[in-house]
Amino acid sequence: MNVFRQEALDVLSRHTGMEPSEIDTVLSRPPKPELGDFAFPCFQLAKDLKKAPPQIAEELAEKIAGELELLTEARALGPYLNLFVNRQEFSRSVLHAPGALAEDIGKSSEGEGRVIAIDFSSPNIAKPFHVGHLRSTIIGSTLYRIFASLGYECVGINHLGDWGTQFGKQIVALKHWGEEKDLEDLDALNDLYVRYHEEERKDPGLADEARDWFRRQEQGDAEAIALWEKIRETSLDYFKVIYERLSIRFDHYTGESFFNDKMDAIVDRADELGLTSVSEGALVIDLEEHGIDTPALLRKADGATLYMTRDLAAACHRHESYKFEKLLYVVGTAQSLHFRQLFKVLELMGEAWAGDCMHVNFGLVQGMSSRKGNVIYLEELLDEAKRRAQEYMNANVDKRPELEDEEAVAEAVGIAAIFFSDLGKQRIKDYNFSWERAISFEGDTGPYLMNAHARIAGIIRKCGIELDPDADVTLLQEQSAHDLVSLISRYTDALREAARTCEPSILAAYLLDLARALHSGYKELRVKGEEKKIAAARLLLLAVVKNVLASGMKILGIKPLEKM
RNA sequence: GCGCCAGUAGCUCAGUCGGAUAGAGCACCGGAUUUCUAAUCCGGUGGUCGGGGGUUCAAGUCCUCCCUGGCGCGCCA
Repeated sequence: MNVFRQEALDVLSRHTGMEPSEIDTVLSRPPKPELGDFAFPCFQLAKDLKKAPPQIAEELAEKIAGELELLTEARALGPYLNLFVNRQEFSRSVLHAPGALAEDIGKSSEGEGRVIAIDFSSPNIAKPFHVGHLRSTIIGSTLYRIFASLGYECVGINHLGDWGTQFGKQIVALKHWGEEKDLEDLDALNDLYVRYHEEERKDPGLADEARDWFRRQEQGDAEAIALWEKIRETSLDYFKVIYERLSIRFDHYTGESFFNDKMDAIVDRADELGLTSVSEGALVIDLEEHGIDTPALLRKADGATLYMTRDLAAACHRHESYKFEKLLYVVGTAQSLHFRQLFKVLELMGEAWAGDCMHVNFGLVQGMSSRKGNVIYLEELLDEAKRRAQEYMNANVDKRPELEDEEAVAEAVGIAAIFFSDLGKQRIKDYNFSWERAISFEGDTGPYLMNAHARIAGIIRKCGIELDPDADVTLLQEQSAHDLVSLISRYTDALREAARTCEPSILAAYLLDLARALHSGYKELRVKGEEKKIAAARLLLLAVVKNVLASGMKILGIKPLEKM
């Protein structure tokens, strides 16, 4: 779109006296594609010229008409001057662009040499993965792939909750009600943890016992460490199976425990800077004069460290190790106070990069209790999604091609549905979990995208002609074809905007638009049996659409299948 | 109580740096398949954009007050 937009900026600049950069900020897109490719609102000029906007639009349209090359028409529509690109040239520039059929379509190098560190997923050890942990995992891994597609070097960090008072509780539960073999059984460990909380209500003394175990653990007590290691290993094995199923990988599994020996140094530095004080026996940093009325706690009264201490050490370590341009924390919005404190303390400690840290927050998932009142485990959700996908496939067995591996397709469709239901809305929104909504296959869903992709794959297989990258695409006349070309040209913009705002839903919405445009134009843009040159042009268009869909879907964590 | 966030169609959500008649999906009603995947498409019903006030040529969007909901507010993470 660049050269076309540039011409619009130039020609408008010549006739309005406005700077091209100024025009760039107001030049938008008409609400409907058939109204043109660029829209120039004439309101601002109306003020200076003391003329009615529609009149200005008319006059500009006349003046500009003779000077267009890549643009083909300037049409006044009320207070707007709408510009139309030359569709032949436009189609050529988009569909014959180098890389239009390459796997890395949409990629850019603007992030080259710049590092984005992303802390995501970060589940707590010794607890099963439930639906509530899914959002950070899905959003974080998607942001990773979005930034990577723009050329950034990404560092994915799983900051496992593998250190803290909860291990004291876990060990207390094990000592009182468990046995040796429970150490290798995550379900047993979870039951023990649940039981601990029940018992603690009856006997608050257990909490002291738990704190003491964690204190021992921090001091390197052999028994405490041995138990902790075993529990950690059991959990990690389990998590890795889940991540494998979701095709998610991390560059580092540096959990909280990794920073155990780096904690004293951080606390000492804060001390030396005179930031700390003792309050009710605990070591704190008062932040009241910085607009945060809750102090940050660095040490409990018994000397043990807290979440804050470990996050401070982690942030500094990450900065040294990765030299990041941005450090993203993909963590629920419930923890925003913690991150405000964390970033403020880093700033007070003189870390100039504190401003490069960002809490990429997301809303709460509510109502994930099953009928029994237990949380829904991720495996349960994935299995149910797969089961429903299989059911759907069985019901439509006569309307789809034969598949080599039905089960793999059902699995991919199920995961696509789940991922998309999360990525399709702004991350800030809270939502109530519902099976219906989380696993839906029709309309604005992951499977809808998959279907668009698979339909094009079907055309390529069956249309009877070979794909020609040099096909004469100036023959594409239909509005639907132009809509698709226009959407293709905006793919990188969508990635860029999604990265700028750390908002995967922007990419999801873009892909829905593309898939919808494909489905709408599907009948009109028939390939098989059409006149040879027309067929070749359409096939190339569809192949590029498929390529963009595949690229974007992979970024969202959705498998682009050839058949479904 | 204080702080942060959210409120758009019956439901779930879009809505670009303030700009054209506020758009999708689900649900509901009516259509479309001798032809490349009907997990699809086309049409219809459905809106005081939570409420009041303000700024502006122009407000769903910005400011302000209020209402409702969610979350958070020292030794959990």
